[in-house]
Amino acid sequence: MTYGQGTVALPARLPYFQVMVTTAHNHQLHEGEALSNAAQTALEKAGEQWTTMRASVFEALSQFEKPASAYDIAEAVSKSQQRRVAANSVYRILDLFVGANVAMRVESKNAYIANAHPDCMHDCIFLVCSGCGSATHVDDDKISDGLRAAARKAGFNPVRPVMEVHGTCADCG
Amino acid sequence: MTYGQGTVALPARLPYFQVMVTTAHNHQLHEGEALSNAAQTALEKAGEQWTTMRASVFEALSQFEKPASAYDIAEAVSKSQQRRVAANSVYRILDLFVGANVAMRVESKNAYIANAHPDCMHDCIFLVCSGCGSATHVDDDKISDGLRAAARKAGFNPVRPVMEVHGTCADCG
DNA sequence: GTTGCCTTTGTAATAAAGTTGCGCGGCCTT
DNA sequence: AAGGCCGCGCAACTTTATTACAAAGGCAAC
Repeated sequence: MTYGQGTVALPARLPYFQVMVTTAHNHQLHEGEALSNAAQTALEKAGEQWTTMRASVFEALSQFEKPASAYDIAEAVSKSQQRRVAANSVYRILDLFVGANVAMRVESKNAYIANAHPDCMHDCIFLVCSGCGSATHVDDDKISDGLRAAARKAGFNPVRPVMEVHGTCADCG
Repeated sequence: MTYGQGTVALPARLPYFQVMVTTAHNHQLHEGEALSNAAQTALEKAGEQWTTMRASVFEALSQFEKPASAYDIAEAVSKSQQRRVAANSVYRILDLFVGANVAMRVESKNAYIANAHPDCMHDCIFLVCSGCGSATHVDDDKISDGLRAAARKAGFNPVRPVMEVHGTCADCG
């Protein structure tokens, strides 16, 4: 099934994502329906199905402007579907999303955000504001490469760097 | 009261901590009783008391070879004290420890480890092994500085970088 | 020395985050 | 039509974290 048919409503106000790229190269940036389409493509490329439920979860996730917990999403989807959606279903789907680079987990907040450029693989950096709770996504391959290199230097085989900076954003500063 | 009087037993086998320093400078490394003493000094320098309870929590924490959850510690202290010690007491003390650089939190594991060099302030890096669950502590000021700089470049005021690398250690590789 | 204050810990309840096992129903294949 | 796989529902449960308030102990002023 394709996104947009039947049950899944489009957002009234489009969600936005702040993305800054310090290493020079272009990302395909997505928002709104285009973002969902990109997510669908990415998920299917990973050999997974884009179901109504998954579309709803992604839709809910992408509407949050701050990292959302699985329970936040369960609640949002429950509301939009007029029925109770259990957290564990959401967890399953979020795990899938994270695996397919369609969503990312902010470890220090136990929360998730949609990936605005699922087509492009990066070790991502989150700037987590303690004032407003937002998490800005930044990429910097030089830093992530350095971190991986430091790990290898210590005899460690790096798989997934977690880089999150706690502090205050420009608005809350 | 001073640590070592009366109720708090010293470990039979001393705990160890793997610490690697890639940026060239020396740390004062501590283990066993010396570690506890260093922790006490650091905590008191932060204007906090070194109580029996806090000594016990630090003692328990430092005996774990992997990051320990607050509940792990509560259990260990309960055992060593022959009475039930509630998790929230442990949380309170761990928060204190983290604030005084006496312990550190591994965000992606919801767990804590003792800091083997509380006297020296660093943004720390954890190499978290998915095989054995251990977390090796590494320091690299170049990387953390880079991360802070990247945050500032994005208009963000960095306070605490979180750097954790998931992968496999030399033994589990 | 007893009164009052401040800090620390205890107790209990509750919230938030994450997991497990099992079963149903749809859909594809044979 | 039968068998198998996948996605999801449902319920129960575990683990992690927080809150509010009471009790206990040390220290200082009176």
